[in-house]
Amino acid sequence: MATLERIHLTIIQEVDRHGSLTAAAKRLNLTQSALSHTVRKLEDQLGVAIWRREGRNLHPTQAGEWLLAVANRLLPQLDHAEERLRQFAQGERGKLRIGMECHPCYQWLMKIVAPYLDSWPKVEVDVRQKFQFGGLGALFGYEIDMLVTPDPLYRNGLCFEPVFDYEQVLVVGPGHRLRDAEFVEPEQIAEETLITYPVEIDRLDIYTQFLMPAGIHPKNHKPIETTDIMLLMVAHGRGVAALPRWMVEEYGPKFGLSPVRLGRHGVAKQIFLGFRNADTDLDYLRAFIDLARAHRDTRPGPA
Amino acid sequence: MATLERIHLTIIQEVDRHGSLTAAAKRLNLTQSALSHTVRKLEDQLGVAIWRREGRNLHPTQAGEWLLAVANRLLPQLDHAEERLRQFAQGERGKLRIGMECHPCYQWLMKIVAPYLDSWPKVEVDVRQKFQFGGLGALFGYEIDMLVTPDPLYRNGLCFEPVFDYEQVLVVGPGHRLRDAEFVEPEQIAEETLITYPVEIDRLDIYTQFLMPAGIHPKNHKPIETTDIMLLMVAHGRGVAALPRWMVEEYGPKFGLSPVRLGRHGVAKQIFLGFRNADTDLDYLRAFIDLARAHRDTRPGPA
DNA sequence: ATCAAAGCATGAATAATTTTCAGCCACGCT
DNA sequence: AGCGTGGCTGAAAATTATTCATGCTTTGAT
Repeated sequence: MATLERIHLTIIQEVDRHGSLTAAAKRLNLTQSALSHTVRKLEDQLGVAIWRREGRNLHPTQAGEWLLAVANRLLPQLDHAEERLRQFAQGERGKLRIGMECHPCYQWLMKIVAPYLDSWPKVEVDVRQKFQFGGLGALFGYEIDMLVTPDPLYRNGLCFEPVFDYEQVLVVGPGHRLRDAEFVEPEQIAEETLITYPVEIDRLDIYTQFLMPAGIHPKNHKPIETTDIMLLMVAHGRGVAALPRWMVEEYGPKFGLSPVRLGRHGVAKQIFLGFRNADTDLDYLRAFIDLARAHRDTRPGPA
Repeated sequence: MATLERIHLTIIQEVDRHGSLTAAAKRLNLTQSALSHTVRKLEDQLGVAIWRREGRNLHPTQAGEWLLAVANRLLPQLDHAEERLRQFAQGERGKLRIGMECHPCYQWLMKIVAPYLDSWPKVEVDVRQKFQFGGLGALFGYEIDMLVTPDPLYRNGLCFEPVFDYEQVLVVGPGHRLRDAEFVEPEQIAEETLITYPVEIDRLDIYTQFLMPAGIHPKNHKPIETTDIMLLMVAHGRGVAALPRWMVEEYGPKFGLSPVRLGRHGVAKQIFLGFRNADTDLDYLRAFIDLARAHRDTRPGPA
């Protein structure tokens, strides 16, 4: 009855990765013949071909593609479950897999992780940034255990804790004309080159909360991956960027950068830690949240 | 290296369900001895006890609890994957698992499913209503393939299609004092018994969009599971309810019910079909959405 | 207190399965 | 045509899973 085993998923994944049964066999420390037998048996039992044999290559059939997707989804979960059990065995606490959906939060995260590693020496911490189905999907799919995000989603088995508030400001370089302005109006950005992280526009607060309501577009838009380079570009007059105020205050002096309020009332932001309800009683996860919250209470900003 | 197999998860699940190795063995058509050996080997390999042996009973350890959670999460996915493959084999198209997060939509759904079953005879349709992690979690976790919901969530690997708009109205019985009112104010509900589906208050539109903004609470609040009983209660003067206008128009005559607008401008609602981006090119899924959309275009309401 | 029943563990024997070995065939390149 | 690569197959070998027979401990009834 139940015929689809872990090994089958593994084989499918490895064949896809390496392109041939022979190569997959090598990776799995088996002979090509063993795989051939196993695969044939599986295909017989399921009644479906997983690959079309064309000459000496294998091409996944529709069923094969589907199985590959299943394998890619389930195998990591099995691996993680095993790893977690081994950690249980060694009295270790486990691994905290943190997902980031918020580029500039990285600096903040470092400030929390450092003391956390000290107080929980037996917990591993892993930080990930790319998710096929977005941060929420990763949380639901047990790819990560905690999500740092500006977009909380209540109900549905997830919890979100606000962990810090900050103001999103415009960053300008040393000689910039807006340098000493009390605040900027959207119109004043129309002639600027705007540097942002390379994500969709509707995830950039400066667009959604500032430029789009006013119907303004910057003259130019440059996506940059890393914060350091972004700051460098701004410092050298290549454009302006929108970043948290605390970050400008921290790096500003070194680069000669200045923060300018976005609009008369500024753009307020909040960052949340999200996690599964089911994990609420994991002490080491709870401890991380507490640490984050404590950090929030001691200082106004995370810098 | 990889030691955690499907059979292990199955055993853990069955032992939990039936309370003993012996009973689990019977279910799995194995001897108690076989399970005992298998389990011992697994525990040895993992280095963790899965159960504490107390007298003649087994109690799951912390590791056991965790494994059980893994099993309950992953086994259904494996089962479904297998089933899907068998369907591939027989030239069937698959199963469309629809999740409902919207009680009154059930009637609407029936109207779409009926013609769908005709045009896709080889597709099975399954409708589910309870989800441990909410509808979104079920969608992300591959428990369902499509979600009928009033709360869409854009980005993150999911798509939402609006499929119909309707007006949420107050339903009152034959002799009710509000029966012929043009609309009701929140204050007028303060002396009523309000009948709703048994979900959290912040998921009930009449609260979030009507009563709560005005700070009003009904005199009484009765949760009822089924729409039929709800309508019956209203018809017999046991209270009032909030339902889609089209539903009142359909069942109203039979029970002598009347719709009354909620507030001067009414409460507008929209229902969405959600699905995974990854499934966009599944023809039979696409067809369902098209059918739903076509239905929307032909008539103003879904009745 | 004793006894029968229920439940798990164990070792040896057996059954089933997986893997390898050795040989073959087909393809594509030169 | 010849060679290297990759996959298939059947039979043999190796490994693993399962059973059988049995023992031990707890539980609950008498």
